[in-house]
Amino acid sequence: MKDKKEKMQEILREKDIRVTRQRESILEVIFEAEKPVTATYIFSRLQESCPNLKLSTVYRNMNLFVKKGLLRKLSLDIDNNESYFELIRDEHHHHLICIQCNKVLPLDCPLGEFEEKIREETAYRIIDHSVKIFGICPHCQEFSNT
Amino acid sequence: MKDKKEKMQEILREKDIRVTRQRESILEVIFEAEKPVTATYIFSRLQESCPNLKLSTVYRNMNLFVKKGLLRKLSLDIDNNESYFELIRDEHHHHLICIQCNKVLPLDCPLGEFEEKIREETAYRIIDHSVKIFGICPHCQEFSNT
DNA sequence: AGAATACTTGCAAATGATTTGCATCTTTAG
DNA sequence: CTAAAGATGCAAATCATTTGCAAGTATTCT
Repeated sequence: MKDKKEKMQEILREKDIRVTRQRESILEVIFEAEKPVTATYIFSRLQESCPNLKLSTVYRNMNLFVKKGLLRKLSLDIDNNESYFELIRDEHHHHLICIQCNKVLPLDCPLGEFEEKIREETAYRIIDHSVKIFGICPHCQEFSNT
Repeated sequence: MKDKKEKMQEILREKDIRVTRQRESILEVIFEAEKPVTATYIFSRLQESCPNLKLSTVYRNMNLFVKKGLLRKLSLDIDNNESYFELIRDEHHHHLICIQCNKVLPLDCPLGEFEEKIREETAYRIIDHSVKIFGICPHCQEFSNT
């Protein structure tokens, strides 16, 4: 029976990333969150258990994890423009963002043949795309009168 | 026969924005650019003609113009994450972004009934959305071997 | 296991985009 | 033409993110 720590180590090794205490913890937070997270979110979750951890270490590892294909970096255009990171494990999807509480839900990709059409029309080599929908979630609708 | 300056003044007045020398100039740059621009882009274009202009003034006015419905703020997820601003004058559209030279082309909206579908499924009140396609433009494809 | 090497981290300071406080100037309304 | 409201220049602050460097830790080699 494997504990979380071991599972995190396994994942790191699979991606050719050296195993360190801080990487295990960071990854654990990301897995537990089940939603895109910011560097400061991770940092604050680890204040108690890793009081020595620095925010710069979190950032360095976010960048590493992105480079190694473990995470995807998102700009959700919320508030202050902080970057969000999410695990690359699910199929391709997009995001529905509550502009009041910042909750994020996954959305199926609505683009279909659109990319192909654009490629034909513009001769661009298409690399990627993003679709974001901004709204107000049912919970926030209840508690506001805007 | 109206010159540019008068036209800019007219636009500002229409939107209930006080007319100042720096606002006229800023707006002129935005109109001439015919593409989304950054604050620093505007600033550098005006170095010679308005040597006294401060970047903070540009930013303050970008925010004002957005609030007054003259501009729309975009994050194109290019490079350093600088914000872009574009005129609100055309119909609803999206962006095709060259990740090498940062050129931006407008795209028709491919979403159709999608928003409505999401609204029904999630009970979110939908406010807005954005679609970005990232690629490499024909010109950049020629001059790179990636 | 122990040493050598390579990579990570803590820490502090730098960076880059954007904002803000404040005194001074300019625009607009009366 | 003057007062009141608002805008600007200027410098400093802020916020997210990055970086240099010395000390610490993981991996490799023996």
